[in-house]
Amino acid sequence: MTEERRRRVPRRIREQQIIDVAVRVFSKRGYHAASVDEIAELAGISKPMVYLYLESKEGLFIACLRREADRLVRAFQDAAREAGRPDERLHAGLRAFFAFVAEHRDGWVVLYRQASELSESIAREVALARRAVLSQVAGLVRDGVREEGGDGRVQLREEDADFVAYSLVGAADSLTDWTERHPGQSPDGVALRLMNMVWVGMERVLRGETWSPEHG
Amino acid sequence: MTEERRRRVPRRIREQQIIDVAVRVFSKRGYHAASVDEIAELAGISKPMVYLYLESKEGLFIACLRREADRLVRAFQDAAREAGRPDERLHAGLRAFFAFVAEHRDGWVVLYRQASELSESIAREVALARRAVLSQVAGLVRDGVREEGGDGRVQLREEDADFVAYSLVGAADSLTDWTERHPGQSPDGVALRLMNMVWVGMERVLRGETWSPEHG
Amino acid sequence: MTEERRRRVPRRIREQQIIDVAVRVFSKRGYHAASVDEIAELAGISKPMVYLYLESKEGLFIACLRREADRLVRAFQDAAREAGRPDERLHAGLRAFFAFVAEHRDGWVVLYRQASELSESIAREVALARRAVLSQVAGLVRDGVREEGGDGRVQLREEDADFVAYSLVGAADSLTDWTERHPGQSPDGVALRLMNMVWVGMERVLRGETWSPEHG
Amino acid sequence: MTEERRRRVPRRIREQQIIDVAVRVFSKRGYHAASVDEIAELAGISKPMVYLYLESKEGLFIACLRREADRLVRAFQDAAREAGRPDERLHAGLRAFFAFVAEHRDGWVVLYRQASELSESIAREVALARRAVLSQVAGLVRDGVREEGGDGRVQLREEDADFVAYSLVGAADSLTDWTERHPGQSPDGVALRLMNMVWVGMERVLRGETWSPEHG
DNA sequence: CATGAATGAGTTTTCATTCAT
DNA sequence: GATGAATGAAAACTCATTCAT
Repeated sequence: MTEERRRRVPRRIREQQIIDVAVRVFSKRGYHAASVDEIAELAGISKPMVYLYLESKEGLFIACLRREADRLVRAFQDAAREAGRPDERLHAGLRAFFAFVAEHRDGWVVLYRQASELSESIAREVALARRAVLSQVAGLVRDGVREEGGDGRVQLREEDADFVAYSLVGAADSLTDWTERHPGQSPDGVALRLMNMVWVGMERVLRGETWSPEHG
Repeated sequence: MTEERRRRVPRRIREQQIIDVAVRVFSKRGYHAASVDEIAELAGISKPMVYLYLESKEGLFIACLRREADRLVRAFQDAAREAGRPDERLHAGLRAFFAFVAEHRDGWVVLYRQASELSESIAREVALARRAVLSQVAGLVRDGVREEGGDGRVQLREEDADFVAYSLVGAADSLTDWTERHPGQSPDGVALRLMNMVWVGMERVLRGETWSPEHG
Repeated sequence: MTEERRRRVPRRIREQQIIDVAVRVFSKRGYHAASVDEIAELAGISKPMVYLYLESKEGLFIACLRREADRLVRAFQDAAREAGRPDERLHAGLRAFFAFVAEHRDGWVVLYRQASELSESIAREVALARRAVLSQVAGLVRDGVREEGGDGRVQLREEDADFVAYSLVGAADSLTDWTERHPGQSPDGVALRLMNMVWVGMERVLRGETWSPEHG
Repeated sequence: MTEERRRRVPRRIREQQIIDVAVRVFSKRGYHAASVDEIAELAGISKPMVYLYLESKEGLFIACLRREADRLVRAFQDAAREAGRPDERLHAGLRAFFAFVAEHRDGWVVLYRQASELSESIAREVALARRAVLSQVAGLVRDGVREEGGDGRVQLREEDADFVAYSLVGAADSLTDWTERHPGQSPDGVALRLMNMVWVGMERVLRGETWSPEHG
């Protein structure tokens, strides 16, 4: 209604505006409960425009998915590039993650909290997006240890790195809820705590000091 | 249609049959995408029976939620009761968890993978159910460390136990996906691995050997 | 559940119990919104019994209709029998009406406030029941005037008596609502007031003193 | 299907078309028995349009209610404005009423024959609409008598005017049925008759010539 | 006499999607 | 580039009614 809105806006920008709104709505309501109507209204345009630009509800959701996954992957990469030592790299990655979630809660929810409810084609995209995130983490874990591996330590196999990556991402996701119940905690504080819990253990395990049910 | 199906079944049994089916369907499709029609058909009865016994779609979902949460909580308790040392107790808990998920995948999905899409009243129930699970884990963590605390170690504060519990549940949930990509792994194997990664680190951290960005 | 209810009750009595409840429910909810479920439950029996005794929802409603119409017609007749002069007869009829409504509000509602919503066969019954009530009133009006007619007055034709009867019943029904807004008023007071408004006019009109737009 | 129907119709007009049809259907079937399906079909559009424009079945019904009440109230006001003497005013009002019902039978039924079956929120609206109608009539009665009151007559109290209004509206409503059984009668004829029956009596009563059981 | 178990058919309502302008 | 008008399809839920016991 306002002049601002009525002004003809170039396609690229409109698309981003729509996706911005869509991420919020998909995050709040979940894929199925979200309605294109609401998204169009909040974006200040008519439904046909949404369909013109994004093709379908699925197309819109996939666009959201990709953009948020890209942003998070980039955040990981930027963090890893700046840090030096392997452990610092992982720590930087975790910090980047919690910072991302703190700032883009909705994006994370769209990426990781859309349940089983999705159609075949969307499920594929979700899998891809999550895989991209997990790869980043697995990379941080694997490369880090590989460098240290020079001195004769037991190296992490692919599978192990993957195991750790899944654990970390799962833990991080869950801590996202923990944070809501402990509002004082800064993203960096959470990252440090998680680092402590995992890295220290990882080091020792790599050195061969494993835990077993029969140990004393 | 078959005689078996047409036979009148007492309420208690029918209710369980309906819930059995519903857990499967809610797990596969998610709350919103699941249709009561499908659940009724798979249960071999008509929709009105579902409404007669379970009140509403929400009521049905909540019944599923509670039953699965109860089962999991009981699995934790049984496991903890049998084990002796604190670390063994946690290990037993983790084993119980992965065993549960291996056997009741659908139940776990209903419990932990229903996303943002839920109505106020359901969200409350979900929160309760998850809280019950987290409490069990936090209990295993806290009590375990408390016993060892006798020898002068730093004790885990409430908050820390909660932090670890959230991490563990999140990691375990995520590893649920990892398992699907590595079909050879037994639930017990996964539990042992996770135990190793976390417990060894926890012990050291409690002893004061923390990790920090500036350390060597 | 209580022994009282469980006791096998002879058909006639059960039927009356069911109709008692049904009148209340039909009155409160209207024919369509009333549910056989609710009626059965309030009557303390199972639905099949309702169907066994009253055949169908329509049958149940018609039974209600007839019983309440009978009661009201009888009330009119009793009143008319006791009174002497024609005007007193009408007055007694009106008093009987308002007394009936005060005591059997639900019955009146079932008789006169079930709207157009009814099926062909019910509509027929409703028409019959209302006709019976109107006949009583028209009788009071007509007979009353006829007696007085002996002295040379203009007699009320069939049509006129009917006109007055419709007016009176409609007014009386409407005053039923007025009474609710003026709780102090006794049924007898209302009857007297209505009598005053109508009878005095009727007398004069019969004598030829009509009102016309052009009169002074 | 025809081109006429397919043509896009602006909202305002469609809304009126829908309401037109809805008044007919609600009148014929009653609120509960009426189905939105039937209304949509008779209006030549699909159900979603009905919901888009009128919100819900309740919303649709309330829209009908308000429109018809407005129309009737306006008819009263127009009639009263034109007439001069108080008795003429009331007579004009009655004529307007019977003319309205003759032309908008369905509207009247929607206004006054929707029984006990209605939900809280609708009941409120119905009460409002009826109150509006009753106020018009009470106004005609009260104001009329007040003017004449100048010459020392007993004035009608609020309560009395209300009593008369309820009686008149109820009688008029009921005569609506009488008319159907006597098709020859013109609305104006009915109005005149009712006027005669009531006004002549009212005048006399105001003058103190009341009827009482004991009079001769 | 009495009932718990069961259902076919219908209701209101919502949604993703498209057409005509 | 933009939108108001329109719909097919499907969802949750309810109800009168009947069987088997």
